[in-house]
Amino acid sequence: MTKAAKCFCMAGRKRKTPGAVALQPAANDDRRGDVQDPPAPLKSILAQNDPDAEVPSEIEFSYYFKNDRREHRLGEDFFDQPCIGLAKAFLGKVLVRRCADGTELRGRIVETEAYLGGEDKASHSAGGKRTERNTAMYMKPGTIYVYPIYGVYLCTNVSSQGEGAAVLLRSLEPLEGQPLMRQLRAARRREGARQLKDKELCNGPSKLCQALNIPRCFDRRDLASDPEVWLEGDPEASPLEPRDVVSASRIGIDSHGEWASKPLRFYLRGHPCVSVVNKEAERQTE
DNA sequence: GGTGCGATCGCCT
DNA sequence: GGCGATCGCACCG
Repeated sequence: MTKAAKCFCMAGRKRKTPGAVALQPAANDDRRGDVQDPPAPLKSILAQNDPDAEVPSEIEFSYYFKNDRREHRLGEDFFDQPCIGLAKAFLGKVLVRRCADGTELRGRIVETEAYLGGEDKASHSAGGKRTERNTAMYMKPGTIYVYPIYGVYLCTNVSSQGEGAAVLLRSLEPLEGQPLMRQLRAARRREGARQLKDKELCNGPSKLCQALNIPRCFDRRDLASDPEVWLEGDPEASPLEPRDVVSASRIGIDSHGEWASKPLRFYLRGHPCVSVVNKEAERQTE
């Protein structure tokens, strides 16, 4: 793990917010009991989110610290920047999902991709194409674009400056609400499957949608003002240096010619939650 | 650890 | 009618 990645994980421990558990094997071992129960359907998981019910300690702490953290919510000015800049600026920021009963799930963004629209042939908005599905890409910066893929999964983007430009959120480091994230992920896996490690909860664009319970109907919501999903800065995170950020080719767009190889994916060097490591790109930007 | 493959359905042509 | 900004699992070393 690089200095920067270490720094992020350490920051979680130092702050002593129990939700920000560092990605330690020991922490995972402590939670082995969680998966003994068969995966419950989504509905019943959400029904378990009852304010009167017994809640994991980290969620209680989430309530305790909630007001402090709210001050760090990022407003519309933050999102109003060019696509590539926004994709890099997202790294280290914290995505928050507030569930119906007030429990909050938090994850630090560690991997993004820029989709520029217009000339970018890999973008859903390539050539200025506008459809019912991709409307959110043309809405004001900070608007969420949630779309289904492969029939069974969802991906979340955030619109930026530029016609049809948006940033795909690819991976998060789970900071708070891991037990609920694990339940939400387990609901889609086969019964008896092994327990997911913390670093596996949100290390992919569709995994993070599942783990944070982001549904299709969140499409076109405004990250700057929505009461159920927003972005926070982390005041204790060290500023990123250029070498902390790896620029690599995007994932899963091989059929788009020259645009497939452009370095429009950005991730935190050495971070364990990155979905696909590109060693060649890391060598080039060392 | 890495690689290969099948599932599955909404969206667009 | 074809394809996809993915994922989980089996298999191999």
